[in-house]
Amino acid sequence: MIRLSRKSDYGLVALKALRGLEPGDALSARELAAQLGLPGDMTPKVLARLAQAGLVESSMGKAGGYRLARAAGDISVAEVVRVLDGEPGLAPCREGILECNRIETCDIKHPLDNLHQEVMRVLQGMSIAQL
Amino acid sequence: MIRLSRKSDYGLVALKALRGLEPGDALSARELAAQLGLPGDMTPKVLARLAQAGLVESSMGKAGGYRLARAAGDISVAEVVRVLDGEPGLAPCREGILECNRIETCDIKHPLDNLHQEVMRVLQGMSIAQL
DNA sequence: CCAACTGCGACCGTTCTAGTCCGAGTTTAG
DNA sequence: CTAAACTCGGACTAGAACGGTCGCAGTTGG
Repeated sequence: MIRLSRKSDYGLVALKALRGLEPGDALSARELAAQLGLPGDMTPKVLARLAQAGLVESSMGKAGGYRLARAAGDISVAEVVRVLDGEPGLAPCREGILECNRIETCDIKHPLDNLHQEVMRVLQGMSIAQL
Repeated sequence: MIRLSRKSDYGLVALKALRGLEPGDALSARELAAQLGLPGDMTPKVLARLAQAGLVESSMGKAGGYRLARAAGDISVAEVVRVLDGEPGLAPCREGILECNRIETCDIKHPLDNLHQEVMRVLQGMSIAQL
C-alpha cells in the first residue's frame, strides 16, 4: 500500500540519470544499468515502456540510447508511476466480479475516491527535476 | 500502487458499520459479514487484528461481538491501513538485500520520503467518521 | 451443561510481480 | 556490403504476497 513497485523505482532513478544529459547525447540501457546498479535485463524493459509512453526518446543503431523527450520539470512522478505500474485505482472493487455490497455502489467508495485524488495530486506535484 | 488491499477495504467498511452503534451494543463478525457482503471467514480475521491494535473492543461469549474502542472521529484511515496492511514504506529498498546504488543511500530516497509523508498526511487527515 | 461467540494459528490455491531469455528489426562504422 | 551495437517486443519461469478456508481452544450467557 502506497508502495512503488520496483519498476517505478527503477524508472524514476533512470529518468533522474537521464536528465542533465547534453541535447545530442543518449545513454544506452546497458550503460544506465551498470551505472545505477539495476538488474541487467530489467532496464531495457522499463525504458521501452517509458519510450512508448512518450516520456523518453530512443535512437536505434550502434550509438543509440535513450534521452528525455521533455524537460525534466514537465515529467511528473504521477505520470511515471502510471506508465510503469498501470492506472492505480484505490480499491480492487472494479473487476465486476464482486459487487461489494448491493447497497448502492459501496458506501465508502466516494470518500475513498476523494482520498485517491488527493494522493494523485501530491504525486502530480512532484517532477523529475525535483528528485 | 496507491492501492488498498481488500483487508483494508473490508476493515474500513466494517468500522463504518460499527460506528453509529449504541454504547452497550456489539455486532458479531458473522452479522457484519452478512450485512456487508464480505467473505464469511475473512471478517473475524480483520476484526481480530483491529481488536489487538486497540481500534475496536471485543466481548466474548454468547452475546459477544465488536464495537468501536474510540470515537469514529478519532480513528484515522491511515491507522486502519497501517494495522491491516502493515507499515507502508514507499520503495522496497530497505530489506538490506539490495543496496540500490552505492552512491550515498539512493539519490531519490529523500524526496520520495517527503512524498510518502505527504501521502500519509492525507490518509491521516481522514477519519472513519468522514466515510 | 449447552449454545454461541471470539481468538488464534495453520493451511492451500491463486494471482501478481520481478526477473530472464530469445528472436527480430535498425542504424552506424568500416 | 558486412558486421557490430543497439533497441524492440513477446514469451516464459520462479517466487512472493494475498485472499480465503478450516479447525480447535477459550469464554460467556442461558
